[in-house]
Amino acid sequence: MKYDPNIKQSRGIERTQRAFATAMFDSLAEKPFDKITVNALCEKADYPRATFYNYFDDKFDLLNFCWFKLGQDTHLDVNNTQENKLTIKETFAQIYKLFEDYQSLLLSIIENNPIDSPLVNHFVRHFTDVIYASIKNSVDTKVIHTPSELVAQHCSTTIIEILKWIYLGQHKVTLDEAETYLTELLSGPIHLQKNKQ
Amino acid sequence: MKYDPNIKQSRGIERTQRAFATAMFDSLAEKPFDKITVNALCEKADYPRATFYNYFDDKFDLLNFCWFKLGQDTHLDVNNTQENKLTIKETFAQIYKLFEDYQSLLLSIIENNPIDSPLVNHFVRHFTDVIYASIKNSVDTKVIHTPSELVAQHCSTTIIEILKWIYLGQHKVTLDEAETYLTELLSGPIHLQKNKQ
DNA sequence: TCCATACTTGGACAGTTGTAAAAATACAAA
DNA sequence: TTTGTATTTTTACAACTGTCCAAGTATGGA
Repeated sequence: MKYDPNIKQSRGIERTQRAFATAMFDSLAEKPFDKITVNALCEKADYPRATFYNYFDDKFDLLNFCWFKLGQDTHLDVNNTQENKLTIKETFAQIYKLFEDYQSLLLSIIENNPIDSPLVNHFVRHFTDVIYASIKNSVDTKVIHTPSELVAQHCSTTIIEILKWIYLGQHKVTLDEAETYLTELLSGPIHLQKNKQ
Repeated sequence: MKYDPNIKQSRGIERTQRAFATAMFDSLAEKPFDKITVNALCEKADYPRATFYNYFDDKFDLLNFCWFKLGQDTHLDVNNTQENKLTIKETFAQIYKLFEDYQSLLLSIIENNPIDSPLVNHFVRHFTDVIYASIKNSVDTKVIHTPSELVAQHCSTTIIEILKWIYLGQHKVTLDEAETYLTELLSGPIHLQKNKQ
C-alpha cells in the first residue's frame, strides 16, 4: 500500500484514486482479472501509466483500495479499527448486508474468475481480515484449550465460508438461515467419527 | 493443467517434469515466488523455455504438479480419488504428518512469501481440496440444517486452519494437542454472544 | 506577483510473458 | 535401414511490467 486510505487526501488525489478504482470495478464486471492490464486501466481512467504507479504498487494494491472503498461506501462499522465492540453475530450480519449490496459485482466476479484465482483469494482475504479485526476481542476461550487467536481466526473464516457459499456459490439463503448455519458450524454437533455401518 | 499427473507418462516426459519441479522447489527455498521467473526455472532445469510451456501453462500450473508430487511422494492415502474412506480425524493425522515431513520447505516458503501471497494461497487451496475430497463422504448432517457440502467445506478449512497455525504460524503443537483443537473447533462450545460486562 | 517546492506526466528502458511457426530430433513400425 | 509421425527445440514476436529521469505543471507562502 503506497497511500493510507484512512488518511484524508486532498481533493485532487482523491479524485485520481477514485478514477482508477472505478476503472477497476468496471473492468471486473467485464473480464477476468488476469486480462485486466495496467495499461487498460489507465486508458479507462484516462490517466498516464506513471500516475498509476504513483498511487499504487500494482494491480493488487489498487484492489486493496477498491475493497476498502467498498466497506467505506456502506459505512461499515467493522471498518472502525479504533474500538472493536461488535459481537460475532453482529459482525456477520453487517458483512452479509455488504455482500448483499454488492451482489451484482460479486456475480460478475465469479463469472469471470475461477474460485481459486488470485483475485477471489484477494477479495476473500481482505474481508476475512476485516472480520478478524472486528471480532478478535469477542471470542471466549475460558473453557477450551485452543488458543484464542486460532479461535478468532476460525470464526472469521467460518463467517466468510458461509458468505462464499451464499454469494459466490449462488445459493439463496436468508439472513436468518445463514445465522442458523453460523451457530451450527461454530457451536453445533459436528461428528468427527464416521458412523461405521 | 496441461498434463494429468495421474496418467503414467513416458520416462522422458516424467524426467523433464521432475526437473522443472525440482527447479521450483529449489527456487522456493531461496526466494519469493514472484521473483521466480519462468526464465530462471528453465535455466535451473536446463531446458529451453518452449519445453516449459510444452508441459505447463504457467508458473502456477507447475505448482499444481509440485503439490501433487509432494502428496505422491509420501504415499498419501488421501490422494486416492477412487474411494474416500477416511474419517475426518484420520485425514487430519495424515496431512499433519505430510506437513511435518516438509517442515523445512514450509518454513522457507513462509520466510520468503507473505501469508496472503498467491503462492501460499495456492498451496493452502490445493490441500484444502485434497482434504475436502477425502472427507466429503464422512460428514453427518442428519441433525442439523446446514448443507452437507458446506459442512464438509467447513471441516476442510478448519483442518487447514489448524495446520496453518502450526506450520505457517510456527507454533509447536503435538498431534494430540492439534486433535484437541480440531475437536473443540468443530464440535466444541464456542460462544457467539460476547459476555457483556 | 514571484518563487520554491511538490506533484504529475511523457518517454525510454530492460526484463518478462505467452504464442506461433519452422527446424531438428527421437521413436516406432515395416 | 528407411519412412512417417510425434515431440522437442530454436527463433522470433508483440505485449506487458515496473522503474527511472527529465520536463512540465500546480500550489501555497512570502
